[in-house]
Amino acid sequence: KYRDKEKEKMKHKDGSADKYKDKHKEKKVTYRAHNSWRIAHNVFCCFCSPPAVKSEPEDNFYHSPKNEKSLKRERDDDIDSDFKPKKVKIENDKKVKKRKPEEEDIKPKKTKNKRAVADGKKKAKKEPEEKWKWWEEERYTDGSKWKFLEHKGPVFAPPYEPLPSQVKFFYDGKHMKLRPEAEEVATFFAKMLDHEYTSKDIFRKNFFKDWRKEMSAEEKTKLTDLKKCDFTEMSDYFKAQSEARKAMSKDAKLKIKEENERLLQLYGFCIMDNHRERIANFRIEPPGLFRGRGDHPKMGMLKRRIRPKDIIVNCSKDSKHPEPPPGTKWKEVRHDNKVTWLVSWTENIQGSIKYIMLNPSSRIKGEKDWQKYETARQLKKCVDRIRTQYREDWKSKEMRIRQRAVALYFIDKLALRAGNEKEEGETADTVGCCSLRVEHIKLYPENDGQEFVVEFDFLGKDSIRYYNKVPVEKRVFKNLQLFMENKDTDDDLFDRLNTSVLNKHLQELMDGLTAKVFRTYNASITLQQQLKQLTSAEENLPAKILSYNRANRAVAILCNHQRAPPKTFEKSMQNLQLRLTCIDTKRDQLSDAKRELKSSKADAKVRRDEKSKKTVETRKKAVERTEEQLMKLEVQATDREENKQIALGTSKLNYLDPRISVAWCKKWSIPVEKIYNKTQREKFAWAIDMAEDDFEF
DNA sequence: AAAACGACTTAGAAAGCAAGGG
DNA sequence: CCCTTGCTTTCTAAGTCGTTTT
Repeated sequence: KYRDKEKEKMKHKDGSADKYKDKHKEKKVTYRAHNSWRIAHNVFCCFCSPPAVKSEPEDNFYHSPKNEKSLKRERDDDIDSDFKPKKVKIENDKKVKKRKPEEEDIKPKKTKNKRAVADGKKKAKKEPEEKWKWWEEERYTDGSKWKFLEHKGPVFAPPYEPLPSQVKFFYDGKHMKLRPEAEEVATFFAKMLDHEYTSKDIFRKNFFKDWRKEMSAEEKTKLTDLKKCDFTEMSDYFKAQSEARKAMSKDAKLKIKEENERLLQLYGFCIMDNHRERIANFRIEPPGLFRGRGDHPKMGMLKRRIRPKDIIVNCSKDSKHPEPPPGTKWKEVRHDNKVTWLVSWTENIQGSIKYIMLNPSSRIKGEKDWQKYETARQLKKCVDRIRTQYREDWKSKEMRIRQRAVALYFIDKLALRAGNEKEEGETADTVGCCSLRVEHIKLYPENDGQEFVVEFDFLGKDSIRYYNKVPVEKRVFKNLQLFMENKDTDDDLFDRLNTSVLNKHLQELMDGLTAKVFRTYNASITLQQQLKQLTSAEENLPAKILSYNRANRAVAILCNHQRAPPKTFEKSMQNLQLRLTCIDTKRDQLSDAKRELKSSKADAKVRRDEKSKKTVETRKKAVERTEEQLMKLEVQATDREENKQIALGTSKLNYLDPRISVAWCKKWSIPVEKIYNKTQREKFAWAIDMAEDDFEF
C-alpha cells in the first residue's frame, strides 16, 4: 500500500514536473472590496456548516433509493429513457416517447397533441395561439431540435454616424479631425470616460493598440500617446445627447417605442414547428470596447462591427430564408436542425462563436430546463450511494482516485463549479474546483475550536471571490496535506484530475450526471428543505414571502451569488434609516389608532346607536390597515437588509426547480405573482401549469 | 490524449422603466 | 406631479460539457 503511495508520489514529481510551470507567478489578485463582509461575518450556509449540523436536513430528504420509490419503479424506468438527450437509443419507439418525466401524470395526456409536421407555417402566424402547452406534447427522440424554422435574420447595429464638426478632438492640446474609422473607435473610449476601466493600464494599452489599427498612416504618426488625447468634448456631447433623449417630448418617446415594437414584432419572433416563439437576442452586438470582468488581459480591445458576411443563418430549407441587407450577402445559410440557434457569428476577441437563440419561454429552452431538474431529481435518488462511494475513495491507494473523491466532496458539499482549465493569458485568472491551486486553500488543524478547517479563498466565475472556512473530515484534511506536499503555491491542487476525468467518472455513477448537476441538486433540495423549515402556517402573507426569500437566500449563499452593492452604498444605508423612521411613524399611528378604537368602543357601548357602531367598524379597519402596512414595511426592510449583497435572481432563474416554488405557493395559497414576475412566469409556465401543492423535488 | 471547437447554460452589470412617496 | 428608487429587461461575458480535430 505504501509502495503504491510512494509510486504515486514519484509520478507526481516526475510526470508533472513541467506541468508546474511558473504560470501564475505575477498575477495580481484584486478582490472586490464589498466581499469583505463575508470574511467579517464568516458566512456559512447549511452546506458549509459542520457535518453534524448538516446531517439533520439530509435525513429528511436523502432517502435511500429503495425506500424512496419502491412503489413507482416501473415508471421511473420509462422516465430514464426519456431523459437521455444525447444517446437516444429508442429511436422510433412511439410508445416510449411519452414526454412526461413527471411521475404523477404521465399517462393521461400522452397522445393528445402530436407535434405537427413541418408545413403549417402560415396558419401558425394567424392564430395568436394563446398559451401553447408544449409540455403536454411529445418530444423529439431522434436528436433533432425542430422540423421547421423560419425567421427574419438578425438586426444589425446602426451604422456609425460621424460627429458634428463642432465636437472636437484634441491631441496634445491641438484640434485634430479624425477620419470616421478612427473617430468611431475614439467615441467608444469617450463614452466610457467616466468608467474606471479607462484608468486601467491594460485597458488603455489594448485600446490604444487597436485604435491605432483603425488610423490612417498620417493619424498613426501623429497620435502616439494616449495620455495626450483629449476626449472630453466627445464625452460631453454624448452626455448632452442622453440628456436630450431623456427630455424628449412624450410624442417623440412614443414614436421610438412604437418603432421598437415594430422591430420586435418583425425580428423578435420566429416560427418553429408551427409556433411563433420569441427570440432572446435578435440584435447583433454593436461594436465597442471589450469589457472583460475582473483582471482580464483583453480588456479595452476593439470588438469589431459584425457585417452580413460574418453571419451564418440557420433555418429550414422549406422556409422563407431571411434576406441580407441590400447589396450584402450572408456568410452561409445552413439547415441544421440538430442545433437550436438561428444565427451565429464569430467574435473577434476570443474567437468564440456567438448565437442568436430563443427566449427562455420557448419550448426548446423550456424542455431543456425541465430536463435539467429531472436529472437533478435522479441524483437525489442515488446521492447517498455516491457519497458513500467518494468517502470510500478517500482511502484509495491511487492518487487520482483520492483527488477525484476529495474534489467531488467539495463540489457536493460546497456547490463549487467544476473548474475547467483555461488558456492562460486569454482570460482572467479564475478557478473552479478541479483547477484550484495550492495557493487557494489554507489548512488549519485547529481553528476557532474546530478541527480540520479548510480556508478557501479564490476568484471564481466572473472573478467573484469565494471565501469560506469549512471544517472537513479528517480524511479529507489528510488528503489535502498529501496533495499539497512538495508543491509550489501556483501548482494545481488536484494535479491528477480535470473536469473531463471527473465527468467521465460521474457518468458511470449515474446516467447524465456531471459536476454541475450537484449544484442544481443541492440548490433545489436546500430550497425545499428551507421552505419546509421556515414557513409557518400562522404567519401572514408578507411574512411568508419573507420566509420564501430567506430560503432563496440560503441557496444564493450556497451558490455564492453576489452582487455589488449599488454605487451609492452610503445612500442606500441612509434610505434604510429613513425607512426605519417611517416604520416608527407607522407604529405611532398604530397605537393612536388603537387608542381611538378603544374609546369609540366604549362610546358605542354607552350610546348603542348605528353611528357609533359604524365608527367602531371604520376604526377597526384603520387599525388593521395600519397593522398590515407596518408589517409589510418591516418585512421589506428586513428583507432588503439581509439581501444587501446577495443576488437572488440567479439561483431563482437557474438552480431552483420552479415546481418547488409553485407547490409552495399552492400549499399556502400565495399568488404565484408574489414569487415570480412576468418574465419568470413565462419561463416557468410549464411548472406553474403542472406542479400541484404536493410536489416533491 | 490533448487541444480546439461548438453549443448551450449561467452570470453580474448596465440600461430602461414604472411606481410610489414627498 | 415630479423624482427618485427599486425592479425588470437587456446585454454579453464567462462558464460547462460533449464532440471533433490534430
